[in-house]
Amino acid sequence: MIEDSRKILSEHSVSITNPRILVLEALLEFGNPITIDELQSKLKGAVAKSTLYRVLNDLKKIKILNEFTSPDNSTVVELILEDHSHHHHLFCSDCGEVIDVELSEEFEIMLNKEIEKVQKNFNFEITDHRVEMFGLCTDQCANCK
Amino acid sequence: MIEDSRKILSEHSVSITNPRILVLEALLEFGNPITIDELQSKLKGAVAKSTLYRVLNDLKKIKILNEFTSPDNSTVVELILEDHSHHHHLFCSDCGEVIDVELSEEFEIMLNKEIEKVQKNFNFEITDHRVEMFGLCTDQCANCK
DNA sequence: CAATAAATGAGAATAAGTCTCATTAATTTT
DNA sequence: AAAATTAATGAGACTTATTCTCATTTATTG
Repeated sequence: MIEDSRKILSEHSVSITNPRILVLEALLEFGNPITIDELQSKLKGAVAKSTLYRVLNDLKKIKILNEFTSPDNSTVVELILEDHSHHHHLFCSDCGEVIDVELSEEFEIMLNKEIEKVQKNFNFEITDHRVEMFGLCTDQCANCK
Repeated sequence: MIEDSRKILSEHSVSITNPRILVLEALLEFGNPITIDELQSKLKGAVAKSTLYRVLNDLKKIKILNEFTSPDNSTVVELILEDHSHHHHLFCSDCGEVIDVELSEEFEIMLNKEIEKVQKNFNFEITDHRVEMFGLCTDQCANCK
């Protein structure tokens, strides 16, 4: 796992430091989108707060970290490595969990067509998009009972 | 316009006060999603900061205001009155403008089917969704030259 | 392995949003 | 319509997430 982290860093020509390894490992281990709060508690103070934010910004710069805001306004962060395919997010309004969801091929094709239309209508160059779903995990989600 | 604001407030049995009228008018006049910063400057200090946030929360409580975060992390707010149909958002990464877009009927139907599937697969009750698009207005947008 | 450049930690600074509380305005009662 | 009651406001203090500063430590390069 440490090796994965080192590899990721060197592949992006970013210097290999302890805080960066620790943050990457925590993200790799968790595997899912995670709030900064949760990430901080996973790190148990091993990385200074200022450094944590700096490392996250570094990862954003090399485009392997995605950052977004959950409906309850916490910042959520997620690794996007090569093997991480196009997906969207499902938020539980109760426990705050964020889950990756892949939607069907046909849907994505249709969405791209819509995007094409919007580009033309609004004279925009659309570079990215996002589909978010909000609701309640009706049972057995990791954090709700 | 003042009359519209008064009507909106009384229809939702919320007491009619000056700050509420001013905020509603600013939102009605602007007509589009607007950042808190922009809203504050439109109000030119006519409403105290604390009051502005309180009024926005009041409007959220009566479900006529939608709040979300733009990709550059500013809070954006938008009125949703009865005549305001289901729509999504297009963000300009350059000037920060937020534009309402309606997508085709067929697309929405297909999206609902996807949502159905996700509900089943993840044992979720999905209550809301959102499609966001990011890009650059290639010319003539209100704020970019 | 020394020299240089970059990253870190600790805490100060900033800024968005909330809270407090004395004052003011709206609503209800009479 | 005025008095009594209740709710909303303004001003600024407070909180909290994020960024910044700068002296120290750690990587990288020659």
